[in-house]
Amino acid sequence: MPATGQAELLKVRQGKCDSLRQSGADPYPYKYAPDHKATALHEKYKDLENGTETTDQVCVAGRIMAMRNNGMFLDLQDSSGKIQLFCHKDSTPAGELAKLDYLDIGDIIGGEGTIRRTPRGELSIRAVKIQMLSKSMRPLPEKYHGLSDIEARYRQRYVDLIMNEESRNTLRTRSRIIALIRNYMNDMGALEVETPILNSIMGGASAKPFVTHHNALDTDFYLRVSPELYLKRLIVGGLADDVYEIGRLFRNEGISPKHNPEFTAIEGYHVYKDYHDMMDLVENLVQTIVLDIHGSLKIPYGDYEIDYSSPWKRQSMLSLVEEESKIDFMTLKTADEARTAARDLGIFVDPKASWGQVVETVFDALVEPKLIQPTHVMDHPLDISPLAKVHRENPRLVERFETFINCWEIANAFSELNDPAVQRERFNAQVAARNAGDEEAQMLDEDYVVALEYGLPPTGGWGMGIDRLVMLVTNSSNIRDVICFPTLKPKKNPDQ
RNA sequence: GACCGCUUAGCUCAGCCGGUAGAGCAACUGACUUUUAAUCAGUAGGCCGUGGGUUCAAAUCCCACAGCGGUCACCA
Repeated sequence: MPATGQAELLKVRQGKCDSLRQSGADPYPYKYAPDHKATALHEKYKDLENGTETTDQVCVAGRIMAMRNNGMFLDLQDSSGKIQLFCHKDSTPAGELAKLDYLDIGDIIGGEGTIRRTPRGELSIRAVKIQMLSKSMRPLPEKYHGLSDIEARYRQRYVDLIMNEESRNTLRTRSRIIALIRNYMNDMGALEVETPILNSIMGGASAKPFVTHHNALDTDFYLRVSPELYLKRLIVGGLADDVYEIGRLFRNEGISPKHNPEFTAIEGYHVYKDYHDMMDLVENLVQTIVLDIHGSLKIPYGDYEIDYSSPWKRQSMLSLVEEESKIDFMTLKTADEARTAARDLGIFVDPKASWGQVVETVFDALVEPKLIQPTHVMDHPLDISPLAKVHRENPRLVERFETFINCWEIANAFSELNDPAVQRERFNAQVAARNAGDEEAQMLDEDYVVALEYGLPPTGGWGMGIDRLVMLVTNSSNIRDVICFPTLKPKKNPDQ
């Protein structure tokens, strides 16, 4: 079998690895004790003049990203940044210089020496000792263009992360955003909880589920599409006045730049609060995050500048629809009238669509594409919101809002429906829709109704998609950029 | 799910009016030795995504399939 180009490259590195072993060194030693990170050194010596030598001894470790002048200059990359290692025959012992023969770009090495700044201004370590910490067997992508193949970046995220600082920064910012959310919630005294991911009844959202099977119980389970019904059970139980959960949700739907089958959301529930309070909460939380990450409430996304300053626009869905369509759907009493009005606007609606579904369809078509700046869209039709409490002033509506930024829904919240009899009716309507072929209609959760019968206090609840928020804050155009390992179709012949 | 596009060396890309497969980086051999995408000389490295078809001849034209991307549909 003829060796491919890649096989030859691997063979060369294997040869160096073997030689290193024969020289008595371990290509994969157990530990190392660097005392400085690259960026800390740049900070500490930022005032060191060009051409200055010091006697300050430091020890660093990192991956070799570049070798210049036959290894005289090694660029080491650690988790903080890069630092140059300088190996010169005048100052580096011959035995150490000999080790350069075993090195390749991509190897992880440790280096000790003294700090200096070259005459041309590069902070460097004049090496007196170098040590292999992990021999790399595969060539890294080209130093200048890096790894740009989109598929390779997601399939081999580790290579993407080695090569692309932007990818590292985005995922680090994601982590920081989640920490900020957690801090915010904990600071208000909310209790973080965990509820089942394996659900025997799908509930809390309209979505198509993943199904899995438990062998010992011989039972199918749905991967949760929302933790909502469990979290409200905890409120019923009085576990805490404020509970929240940050976790993965799973929806068996299409994949797009804004949709990953598994995504991360937060949901929170707060006793004795209503949806107006939730609007304040969402607005304040998002501002806290944007301000922490950017130091400003006006930040760019794509071609726009998004202004997160208060107050965010708060307007009812019906009046937004009326502004764009010139139709006051509130005056249309039946689904039939609504469907006709939508068709007159040139908007396709399902012939079985209810009044509320028509309003929602018209909203999606005419209003949503215009909601660039943060907007709380309020007071949705009742029949598309089976878990929300009826509006205190209008029986056709519920007390619900969705927050839109950059035309994306990033939050959804309501005054929670806590009348058990009404909840049962709403569930029954969903079941009827489901039986009529609506795959995304919700299922009857009898136990949840029982929980309501024990008494759910007046409660405000909200949920927010964290991935999309991270996209907004990191100016990422694809949800995959903010997920470490986005869902990809497996390759039939995985070759690397 | 529908439509459009992409797939060539480890990486980034040329080549696509059909006529023996190219460059830069990485690698290897050597030179040089305070570089910054180091430089210079040389060497090696390819099932041109997979499978069919047209043709004397296919990386190139046609069809199917796969993966990926974009747009739309569904959704957060």
